[in-house]
Amino acid sequence: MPAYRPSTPPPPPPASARELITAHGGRVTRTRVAVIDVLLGSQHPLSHDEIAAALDGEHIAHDRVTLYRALEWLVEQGIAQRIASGERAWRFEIRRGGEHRHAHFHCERCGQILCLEDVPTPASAPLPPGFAVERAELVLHGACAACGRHAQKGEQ
Amino acid sequence: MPAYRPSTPPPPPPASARELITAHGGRVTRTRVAVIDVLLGSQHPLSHDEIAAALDGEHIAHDRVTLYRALEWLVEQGIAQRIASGERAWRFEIRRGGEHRHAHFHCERCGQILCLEDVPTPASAPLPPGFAVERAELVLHGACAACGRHAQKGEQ
DNA sequence: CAATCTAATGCTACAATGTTGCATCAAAAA
DNA sequence: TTTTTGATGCAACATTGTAGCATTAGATTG
Repeated sequence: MPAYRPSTPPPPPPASARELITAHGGRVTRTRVAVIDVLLGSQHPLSHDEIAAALDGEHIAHDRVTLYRALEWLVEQGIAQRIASGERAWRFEIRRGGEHRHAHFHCERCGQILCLEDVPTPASAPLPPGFAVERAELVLHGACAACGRHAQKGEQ
Repeated sequence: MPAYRPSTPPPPPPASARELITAHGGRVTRTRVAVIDVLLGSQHPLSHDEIAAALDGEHIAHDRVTLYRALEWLVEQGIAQRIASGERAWRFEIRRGGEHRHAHFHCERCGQILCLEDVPTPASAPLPPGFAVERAELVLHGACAACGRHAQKGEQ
């Protein structure tokens, strides 16, 4: 599923997995490279499970725990970010273009997540004194086009 | 922890647990009443665990599964709503004052959730054709006043 | 009030999603 | 090549939530 971006220019091409890892002082390992490649190749955030399936599809051996730890490291290093997307499992996406943070759409019928590249997450809000916002998550829940059509048919 | 509302008037007093339950055609049971009372008494969303602890504190016997089911029912009936608040567990809060939907602040140091009564969740956004938004969740992550102070001390 | 009906409970077992500990391996450095 | 230690891979465990099903008790009826 592609990201929906009605007008903005495409983001800059991301660095290679190897570059990303060494730039952060990490070791270049099979699982890390494969995970980054999978995330780079996806236009929407992926769950641990979906990433594991992608690795299986490419016949890249991997351990469940190692995969969790690779993802954890990517988030720690700021290479990827975690999204709490309505379902119980986290989803992960590569951070593209610096501090850019967009909202997400979650289809409650089919579970898909779509990046809303042109909907920014609000960076500030009236907060009590002393509170500091570091990041924001905005998730819109509803029905995607395909699921909306199905529902209409069913309701007639 | 109270909600932060710099200017708005207080919300209308909510109905009693008994009223809420019977109005939705449900049976008035010990766990349902207790859960609603706990949620009504809290100014911020509570996790299953926190609710269970509150019931324990009042020596109200309850079953783990029954508690999950009571919460599920409250959400189904629109009496309460679920929030995916950064941690792995759902949090629940009573829906006060009709369709009002506010943002939440999540302190990543101490885990607390604060209701931002005066920060509305955006209800619309530029979406692909056919997509329909039913609800939105906005969570700001960062450090609350207390945790921010601790961090400063530690950094000196 | 007693009898009835069935929603809701309270068990047990299970499922999904992560996490911890630790011996071993291999990526990078010397 | 050898050394160092970050990262892996395995087993066990923890947390959070669900499913199945016999039993209980809230509401209704007589």
